[in-house]
Amino acid sequence: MRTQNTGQTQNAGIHDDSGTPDPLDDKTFARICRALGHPARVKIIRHLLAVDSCICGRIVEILPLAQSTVSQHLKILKESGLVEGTVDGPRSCYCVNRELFEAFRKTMEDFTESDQDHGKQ
Amino acid sequence: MRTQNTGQTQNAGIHDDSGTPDPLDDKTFARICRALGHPARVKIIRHLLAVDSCICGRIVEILPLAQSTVSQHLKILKESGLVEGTVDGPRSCYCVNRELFEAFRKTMEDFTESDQDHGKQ
DNA sequence: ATCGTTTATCGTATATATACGATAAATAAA
DNA sequence: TTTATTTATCGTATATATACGATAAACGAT
Repeated sequence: MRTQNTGQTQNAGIHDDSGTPDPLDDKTFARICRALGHPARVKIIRHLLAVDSCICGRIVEILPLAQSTVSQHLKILKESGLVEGTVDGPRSCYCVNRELFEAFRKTMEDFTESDQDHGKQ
Repeated sequence: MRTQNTGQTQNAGIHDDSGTPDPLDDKTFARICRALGHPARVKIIRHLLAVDSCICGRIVEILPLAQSTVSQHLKILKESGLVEGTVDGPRSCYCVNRELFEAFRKTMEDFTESDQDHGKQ
């Protein structure tokens, strides 16, 4: 069982030794929002958070979409960094990158807490 | 000063008498994520949360984009329901719908707290 | 080695997003 | 009333997203 390439361009949100995750810059935050910007992908994330990890085929069963379409949605989620996939035999197993998910959530919290600079557009 | 039509199709997330906002269904949640799925729009939301309300022209000054493009981004934010606009003379004044923003945030919190049903896709 | 299972990718059609300049519409100011 | 200011909308070009069926690729099972 080996880890797949995520294809994501940044790796923001990984916490340092402070215990809390670093806030995401606007571009990274927007990238994750965009990944969550489709009902099917929201359902996928919700399911993965609930069951911890899940193979592609199970997600295909849950959604009213063709296998190829689900695979495409999973690819978008992987590219955002929010989801990670591992190959296990002929199967693909997916799970949420909880560290990044927490960083995302924390960034939202900070939206109303402070008014810092958050990187170039 | 009159309120503009938002163009949004749903009005989810408005709390009942329980004190906490209702969680958003997947479609509504995705709609808001999509609205936040561009760095310029993240910047706009961040700014509006910081200054409470702001006219279009000021946002145009802040972003490295043409006025028409900023207006388009503001329209997308309005259509999501996350931002509301009022016309004041020749100006347009924008602010965040904080109730919906809180509902959005609360929905994210619930992602790891429970495993409820969240409406049809 | 062949076959079945699982999943990614390709090809494709259609729709939506993103950017800009030009222009219209609304109002304040002169 | 004319002019300036402000902002939305139109037109347009290009890019990305979304959906599907078909097919390839990887692997386990026989």
